[in-house]
Amino acid sequence: MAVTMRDVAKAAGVSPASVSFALRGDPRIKQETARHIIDVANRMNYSVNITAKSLRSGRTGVIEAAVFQLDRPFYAQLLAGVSNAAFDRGIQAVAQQISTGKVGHEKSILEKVANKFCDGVILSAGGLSDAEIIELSRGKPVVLLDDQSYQGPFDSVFTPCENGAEAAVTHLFEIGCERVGLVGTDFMPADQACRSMRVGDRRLIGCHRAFERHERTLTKADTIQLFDWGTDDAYRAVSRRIEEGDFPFDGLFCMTDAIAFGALRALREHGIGVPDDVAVIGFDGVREGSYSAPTLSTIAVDIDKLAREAVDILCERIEEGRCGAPAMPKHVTVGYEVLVRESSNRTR
Amino acid sequence: MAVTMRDVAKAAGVSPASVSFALRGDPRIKQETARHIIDVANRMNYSVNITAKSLRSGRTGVIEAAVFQLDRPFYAQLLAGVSNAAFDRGIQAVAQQISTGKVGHEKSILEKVANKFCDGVILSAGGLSDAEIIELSRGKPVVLLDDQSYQGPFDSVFTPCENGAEAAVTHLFEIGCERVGLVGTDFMPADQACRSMRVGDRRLIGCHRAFERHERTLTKADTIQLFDWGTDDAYRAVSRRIEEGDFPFDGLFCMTDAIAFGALRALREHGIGVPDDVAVIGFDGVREGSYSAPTLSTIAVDIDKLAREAVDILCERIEEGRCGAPAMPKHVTVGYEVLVRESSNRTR
DNA sequence: CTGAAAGCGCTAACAT
DNA sequence: ATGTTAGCGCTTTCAG
Repeated sequence: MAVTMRDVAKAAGVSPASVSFALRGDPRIKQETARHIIDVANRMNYSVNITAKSLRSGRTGVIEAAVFQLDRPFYAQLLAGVSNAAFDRGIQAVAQQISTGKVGHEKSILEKVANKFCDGVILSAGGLSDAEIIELSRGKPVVLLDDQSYQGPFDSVFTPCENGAEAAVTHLFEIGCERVGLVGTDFMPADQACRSMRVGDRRLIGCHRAFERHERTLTKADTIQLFDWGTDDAYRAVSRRIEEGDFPFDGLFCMTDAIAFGALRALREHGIGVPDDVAVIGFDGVREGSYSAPTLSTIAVDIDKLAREAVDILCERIEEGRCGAPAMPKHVTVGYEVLVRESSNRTR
Repeated sequence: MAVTMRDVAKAAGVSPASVSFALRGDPRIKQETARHIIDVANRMNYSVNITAKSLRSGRTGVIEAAVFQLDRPFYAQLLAGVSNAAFDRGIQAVAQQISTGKVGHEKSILEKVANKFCDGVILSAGGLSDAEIIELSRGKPVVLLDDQSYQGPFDSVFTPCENGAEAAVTHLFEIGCERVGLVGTDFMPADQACRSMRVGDRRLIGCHRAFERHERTLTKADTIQLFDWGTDDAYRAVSRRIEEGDFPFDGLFCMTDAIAFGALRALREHGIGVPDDVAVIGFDGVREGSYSAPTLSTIAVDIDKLAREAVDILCERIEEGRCGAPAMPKHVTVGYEVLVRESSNRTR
């Protein structure tokens, strides 16, 4: 068995309480005694049992970031950002994958840990409803990433969906694209999209705006739907469209960079030149975009800021000792930058 | 405050112990009563306090995988594998990043969580010494990934460094490369390399073997050193060599796929054709390799198997109630496959 | 300035 | 078949 505080107390000839105080630098213990206690503790290789500590104090000092897939670049980079932000605040962050590939497992996997051994959760909620989130979060603060019920009851951080998408499509028009295709969103009319708050739909709204401003109408024919937002899925979907001869586009806005990588490959395999035949722009700004061939133009969202904001808000709520949904939920949207690289670099 | 077991017991008119048993399906409780208790618990939205449970039982049901960077594809994919493997065994896995970009923080960050709120750790140890690992792991089982003290005192899983590297270089020779360069390893003579067990050195050993078998001698001039194994670093290093006119290679074996992506970009930007001028092969088999342009040949290691083995061994040790280094450490090396894609696809 | 003691919520002997 | 009870290791009043 590991060495406990009692052991240290005994060895140092003091009470467990004094050890506790000494170890955390409480001024109630005389400098000298504290020094001695710390010494003994070190010699004995003591370290506190975080489990016991948490049971008593109600805090673990750990926050968790839960996302669908650890191995998607955007999430991976976000998680790295969360880790760093947490580290800077002196707390621990761990990441958890909530999808197992099999559907319907999100809840079961979340249920077990998310709200128990950590003080709060940053959650990329995907398909969960408000009610489910409330139930899952049972009393612990939650910050959502791109919450589907925009301006809903939870604290959330958002990617700049509407504006970013608008900027992306505008960019394509500005470099001379006549026929812009959208990869990764289900078509719906602007007014209907405005009522949804799913990420894809919000990006679609931005596209609608850009189309309008350039006096065009966005129709279903301008979109390529995807099942999930994986690179494979995008590759297959774009390939299929090309092969079916249903690919009239000279510009492509992909809802994520991961999608764009799949599209790029499909284009390349079918001998379609990028950016000359088709200009491509993605969304996210993952690092991989500067290593693709051609390098990927993108709406680079400030992933680090996104992470920092999420951690900041979460820590604030934890301090407050929040339970349940906050009275005044915060909603933060981070900035973006139109990063023009090779995939859309063409002189008009 | 959250609802406790006591509350449920009171509401159900039984004792806390019965609730505990009922909830975990212990046969000691009559079917009917158990049913009722579970019902009440659900209605009250009860869920066990994992902290208290762990304090009592000494187990948390959580394992942790700690790696340097969450946002490197190889690690990301490994972590996803660990999550899935853990899920299949009914336990939780969380991932932790142990590097913050700043050096020397690995230990401090590990110290705080790794061995406390989880039952065991899968650790990509990097620069930690045996002694440090022992100290950090204080009593909890650890499984190392590519342990630097090969065949050392810890359970470990290994990537097939020597054989994989040998296969990679052999492949390059077989497609007709005359001058094979190695990116990402510090040169040392074969005998010296054999004494080191760092990943880079072990892969170098494989290279030595391949060179020998093809009656060539591997020298320092055949290697391109890197600071870390990042894509950026590789990009810069390869670019520099090309610009300095010190690039006589017609084949490149990159120690990781991430390195290869950087090399590919450097080559491309300098107008060097792949695979015709220079054939390139990486190591790892990350998914991104099938989306690069050209697609990346690689030594595809069985990442999923790696993850599963690590989880299996760890869980076994946890079952055993292991403390400290195991008496008979297990060392598992997973298989690989030479995946020939465009970057080395040339007809002799 | 330090020690004694009461729990945090749960589990598992031991009693009933 | 169920209830009682004694802790797990720590923090934190409250006494001394």
